[in-house]
Amino acid sequence: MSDSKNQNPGLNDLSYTYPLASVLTYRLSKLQARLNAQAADLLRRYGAVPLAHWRVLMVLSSGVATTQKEIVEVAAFDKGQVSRIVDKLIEQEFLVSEIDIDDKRIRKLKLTASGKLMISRLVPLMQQRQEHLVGAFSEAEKKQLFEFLDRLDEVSGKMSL
Amino acid sequence: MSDSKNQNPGLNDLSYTYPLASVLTYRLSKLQARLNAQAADLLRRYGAVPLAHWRVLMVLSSGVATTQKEIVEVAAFDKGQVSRIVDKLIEQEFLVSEIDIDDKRIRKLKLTASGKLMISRLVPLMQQRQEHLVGAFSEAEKKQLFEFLDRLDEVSGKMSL
DNA sequence: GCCAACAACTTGACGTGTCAACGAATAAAG
DNA sequence: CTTTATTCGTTGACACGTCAAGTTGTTGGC
Repeated sequence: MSDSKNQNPGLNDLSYTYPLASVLTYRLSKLQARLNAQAADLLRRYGAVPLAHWRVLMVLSSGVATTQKEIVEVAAFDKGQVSRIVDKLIEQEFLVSEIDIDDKRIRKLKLTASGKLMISRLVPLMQQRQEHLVGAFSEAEKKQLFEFLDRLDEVSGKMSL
Repeated sequence: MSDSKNQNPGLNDLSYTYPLASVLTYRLSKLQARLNAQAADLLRRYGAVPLAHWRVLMVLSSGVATTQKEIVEVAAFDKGQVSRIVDKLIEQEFLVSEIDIDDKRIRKLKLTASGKLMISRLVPLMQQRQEHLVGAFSEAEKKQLFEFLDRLDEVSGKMSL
């Protein structure tokens, strides 16, 4: 366990040759991947659904969306992806859909009892995980972290390209 | 334009129902996606390669890796993915490979002239983009941002699950 | 030398994410 | 009322990312 095998060999090597921002996007990628992998793992272990399906279920269970369009708007998911995920969730009977009477293009979505049960079992675990994550930050730090993210959103939005 | 009351309907709505960390992973996802999309876009516009291919090329051009194994170690990419990407880069003649004399399992990788040319054309653009990104942060802020990312890495590594 | 363990790479399968083309239903314009 | 535009959703295509099983080559114990 010498210094030749520290915890982040790649990052350090890359920082010699790339400017900071490159390391930034690289680090965000890896961090993101790790967080997603862990969440997905938790979901898999407890016999639930893939991560993306879970996210759709959470949006639905929060009540802020009852149609695919609303899910897409609220959570900024891709509508094609949502369409396929909803199909699968219906197949697995976590959801039911019903064509809207006034507008036959629209599917009204509703959680089934089994969908709600699965959610209620998993939410505590997910919350625990989340608290573990943010627990590493003080209130002031959280605030600043989110301010940084806001700024990155903004700057990346204004990229000339 | 949305008829919602503010500029970030999804984030705010979700924050009513989810703890902060959930918003964190969600925000990281979206930010990451956006940054990747922009980089990919830049690469596409200038007639180059997909983003993941670009990353492999950058690692190779930096000289810190000359085999697939090294790319995987240095950049923490998946070895399967690297294998396929290298195949395509060779097909496109951005790379050549040569079986190592001492160990026939190993492919020594080398950029071709056309590979180097493409990289040299694109690097300035990518750097410009990157400077635009980090330009939004002071030195002290950059330091703190990376400290936050370190901490998230660490905490996510220690997740009990 | 022989065989088992390991290492570098390959391949297949699946999930995730984005984009664009499309069909069906509705709304708007004439 | 008919044509046109728009909207909700579906589908196909492709890139990305991860995991696990499989191939081929090397190495180390016997």
